[in-house]
Amino acid sequence: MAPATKAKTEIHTAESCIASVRAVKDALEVLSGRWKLPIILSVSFGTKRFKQISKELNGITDKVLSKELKELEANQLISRTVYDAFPPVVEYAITDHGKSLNKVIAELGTWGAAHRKKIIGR
Amino acid sequence: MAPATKAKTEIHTAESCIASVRAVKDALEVLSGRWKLPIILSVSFGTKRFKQISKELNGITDKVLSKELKELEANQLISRTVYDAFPPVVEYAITDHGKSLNKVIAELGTWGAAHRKKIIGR
DNA sequence: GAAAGTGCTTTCCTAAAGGATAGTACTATC
DNA sequence: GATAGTACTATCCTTTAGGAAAGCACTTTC
Repeated sequence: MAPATKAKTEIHTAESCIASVRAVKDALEVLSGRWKLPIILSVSFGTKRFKQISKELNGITDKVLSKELKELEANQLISRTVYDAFPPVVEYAITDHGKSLNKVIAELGTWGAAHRKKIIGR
Repeated sequence: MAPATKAKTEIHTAESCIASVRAVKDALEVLSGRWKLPIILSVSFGTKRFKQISKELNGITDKVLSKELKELEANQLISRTVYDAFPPVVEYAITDHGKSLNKVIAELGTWGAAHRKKIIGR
C-alpha cells in the first residue's frame, strides 16, 4: 500500500487545524499541571476551605495547593474570601469564568473513566 | 459576613466530588504535558506525517514530538504506519479511541479562545 | 501551660519535562 | 560527489513541577 497523496483541500484544512491547535495550547497554558482542573472541579461542587480541598484532591501538598490556588485566582477562575478569625478561615469559590470550564471538565471526567476501563481494565 | 456553615447535604456532595476528581485525574495522567492534546488534534484533522505535525504544532522539537507520539500510540490514541521507502515515510492517524477525545478537545479549544479574549484581551 | 486548630510559607531536594544541537540511514538528483 | 530529503536518535543541559518536612501566627480548650 502506498502512502496517501496530498490533496488540494488539505491546504485549507491545515490552516484551520493550526488555528485550533493554537486555541488548545492557550487553554493548556492556563490549566497546566496535575492539579488545576481537579481543584476547579472540587470548588465547583461548592465553596470550600483550604483543608477540604486538600482532602478531596488526595495527594497534593499544602505548598502546591497554595500555589495553584493563587494562579487560579489570578486567572479569575476561583475567588478567595478571608474572614478574620483565629484559626484562619478562608473560603474558595468558583467564579463565573471558572464555571465556563464545566463542560470541559465534565467531558474530561467522562473520558477519564472510560479510558481507565479500556486501557487499565477496571 | 460570617463563613458558610457545613450543611448535611455536603457529605453526599463530597463523595461524588471525590469520584469526579479521580476520573479527571486519570484523564490528565494520560494527556499530561503541553503537547499531547495538540498532537491529537492535529492528527484528527487528517492523517499526517512527522514533519507536518511538527510544523502545525509550531515550537515542538523532533525529540519531544517523537517521544509524545510513542506515548500516544501506546495509549491507542493514534496509529503509526511505516512505508518502506527512502527517504522514510511514516504516517500518523487518529484511532477510534483517539476520536473519543474530540468533544473534550473541541470544548477546550473553544474555551481557550474565549479565555484569551477575556484575560489577555486579544 | 500544653496542645490543637487553620492556612499558609520556607527550605531543601528529586525527577521529569522539555529545548538546542548534531548526527545517521540510504537514495535520488544535479 | 555534493546536496537534499525524512524520521528519527543521541547527548547535553536548563527549567519547572512537585514532593517532604518543618515552622509560624494567635486563640481557644483542656
